[in-house]
Amino acid sequence: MPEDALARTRNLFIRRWGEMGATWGISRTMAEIHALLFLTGDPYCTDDIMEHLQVSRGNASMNLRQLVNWGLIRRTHLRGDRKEYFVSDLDAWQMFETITRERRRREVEPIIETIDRCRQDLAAEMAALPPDKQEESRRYDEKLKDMIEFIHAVNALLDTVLTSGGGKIRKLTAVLMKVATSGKALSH
Amino acid sequence: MPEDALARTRNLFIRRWGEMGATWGISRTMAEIHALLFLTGDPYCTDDIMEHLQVSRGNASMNLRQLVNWGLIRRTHLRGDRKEYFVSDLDAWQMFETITRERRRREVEPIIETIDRCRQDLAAEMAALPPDKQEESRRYDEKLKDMIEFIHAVNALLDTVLTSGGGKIRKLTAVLMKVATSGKALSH
DNA sequence: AGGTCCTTTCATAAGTATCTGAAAGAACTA
DNA sequence: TAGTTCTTTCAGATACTTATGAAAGGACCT
Repeated sequence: MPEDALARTRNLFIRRWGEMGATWGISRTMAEIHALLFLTGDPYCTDDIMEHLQVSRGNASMNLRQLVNWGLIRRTHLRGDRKEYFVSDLDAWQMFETITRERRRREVEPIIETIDRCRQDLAAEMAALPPDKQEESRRYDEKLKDMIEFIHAVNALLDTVLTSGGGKIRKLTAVLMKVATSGKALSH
Repeated sequence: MPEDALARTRNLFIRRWGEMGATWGISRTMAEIHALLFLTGDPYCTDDIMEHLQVSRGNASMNLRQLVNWGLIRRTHLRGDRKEYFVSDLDAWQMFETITRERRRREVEPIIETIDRCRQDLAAEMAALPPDKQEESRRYDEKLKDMIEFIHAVNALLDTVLTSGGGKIRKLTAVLMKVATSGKALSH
């Protein structure tokens, strides 16, 4: 069957979403499956996905599981059908929230632990260091401190935005913009 | 020479930073070089980097160029030395700003273009679609519209935060938190 | 020009990540 | 229990990314 305009533009989007996912450390197939489910909002079973995206059963199965683990899609069942179906019923904002939380947990938390650990190690051995290294050591600790403070600051900002929910983002931005540009309210 | 405590914790951080970079779509070496320059703040030439990170000349050269392209490090020269040196003199906030802008330009802009293009294609062919597809088509367009509005909203928020500069982030967060939780100021 | 020192390039090698398909597993049915 | 249908797993194949090192290129000096 020849693709109609609908299928054609949908597939264009799915491909691009897949490519983008790839540059963000998400496998192409995982991103494509997600795009397919997200765009249609319909339940798809493994065979549907294999057919639409031309991927193997194993590949589909693995990536569906990953998407479920991330919380981006969920399993569901259709009356009178033993097969498992998958749906994505999050809106763009909820997706963002989910992805942000997951990535933070998986990737930001570990780096925070590493930095803390480095600083502890350094503090413990500081005294034993030859005097010429003390200054260097202090500067290094300073960098780590700045970095961790920065991460915490961004986390706090992000939490505030996330917990405020998607509907409010435009208003938050408006308020922020006013505060940020006024300068007065912020100076000291 | 045996590593001292300083070198040891520094190397721990560099390795972790490299791993994290990898999951974020940045090559391990590129992230490690960046960590090395960032932590020390000192100028390093290609040979220094080859030695510290145990990588080949070609690899060092390629990744240094990339980092310069991203704007994360800059080339410099030392008096009486013909070699080229590289330094990172951005603080954590400036790094974040630089990375955010680059990634947006490289990865978000294209997806915006794709969505716009999909919607145009769809609008153009809508009339020619069989009636049963019209409704499906409309729902699809709705999804794309939501998505692009979301992207623009996040971009606007990010721009506000970025242009306000790093020193203000804590105050911005404080203001936001008050606004977001009060509910009153935001309800329509 | 010829020599030295340094940087960049690029074909090939090495290393990773991803995908496939067949086999094993699980859940249900009769 | 044996059969059917669907799902998961995983060893091996494939495709992609990143690294190497030798050769070419460029800049400066004498």
